[in-house]
Amino acid sequence: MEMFRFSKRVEYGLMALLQLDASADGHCVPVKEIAEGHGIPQDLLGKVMQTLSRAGLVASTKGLHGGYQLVRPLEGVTVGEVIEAVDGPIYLTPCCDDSKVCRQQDHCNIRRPILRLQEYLVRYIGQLSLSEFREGEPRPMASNVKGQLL
Amino acid sequence: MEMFRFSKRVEYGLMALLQLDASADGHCVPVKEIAEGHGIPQDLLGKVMQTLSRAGLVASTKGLHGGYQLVRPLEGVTVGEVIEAVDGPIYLTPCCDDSKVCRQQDHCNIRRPILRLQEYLVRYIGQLSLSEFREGEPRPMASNVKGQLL
DNA sequence: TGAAAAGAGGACCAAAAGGGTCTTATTTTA
DNA sequence: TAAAATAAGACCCTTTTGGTCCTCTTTTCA
Repeated sequence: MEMFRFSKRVEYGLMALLQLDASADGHCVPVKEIAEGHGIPQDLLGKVMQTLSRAGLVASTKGLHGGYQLVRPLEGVTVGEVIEAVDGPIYLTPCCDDSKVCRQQDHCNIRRPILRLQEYLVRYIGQLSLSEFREGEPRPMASNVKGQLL
Repeated sequence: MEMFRFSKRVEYGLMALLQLDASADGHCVPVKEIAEGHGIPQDLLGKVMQTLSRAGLVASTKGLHGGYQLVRPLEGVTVGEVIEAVDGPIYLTPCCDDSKVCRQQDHCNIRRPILRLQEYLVRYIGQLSLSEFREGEPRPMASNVKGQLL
């Protein structure tokens, strides 16, 4: 019942990035502020931010008056990037990960088409800019998906 | 790490439907045959088939020489239908389900755009016919998605 | 008529994943 | 030197998932 769900970590990551974008006077925002402002458990958000930092989506400053800043403008960040950074690569099914083996092995009649569907989805969210998540964006989305996808 | 994954039940359901389509001389195929032919645990596939049956995607015949048959031709069955039948409705995030409440409530800056993304995805897989999963289908997919989706 | 084969369905279980907390260390500034 | 941050690892609890088992009913056929 729970598949095709954003994990809390992805949710929190997206919320934080949007927040950093909104309060983007240049200086950095501490985790505490974001967490309290959005009702997110602080420690958990901390973990997510660390991950985003390692992925290069965000820069951290330690010490008093430290916090996080956006590295690139939001237009250059995609939903796919965030998901992959936080939760790792997307595999619709274990056998889409070549390192794994599944019980079905050869006699699997769905591997190929599922792989194609996965490629499509990954490409879609990999082109979906986070800037389209900004408040006030009227009715865009998919606007920056160029050409025929499949 | 496991989000955006097909559940095993969905996998098994898709495999079974494809199998029913392939061995579609009209008479029905017992769970045992499908399960053994694809290395799927029989009992579990049984449950999935019951679900598909209740959803009207498949018809069951009890008794000796019983089994399951396709009700409609595969062109009329979508990936989305199968997923929803087996795993229930798709919610990218709990707050997309209006009956739930999330900790973020009002001060949530991603609910709207995620809802739009969800609508897009649901519409996409809701138009993706299972017939495109058939073996030998050359390079279709998305071919039956009509017009601009978003 | 009774055994075999099939679906229906409930109870149950073990492993994994997910969400969250706690603690400690390090860095930086006032 | 105290306070406020990030960094990071160790845990822990709950839910979900995948899977098994058992019983019951239906149907066919020898």
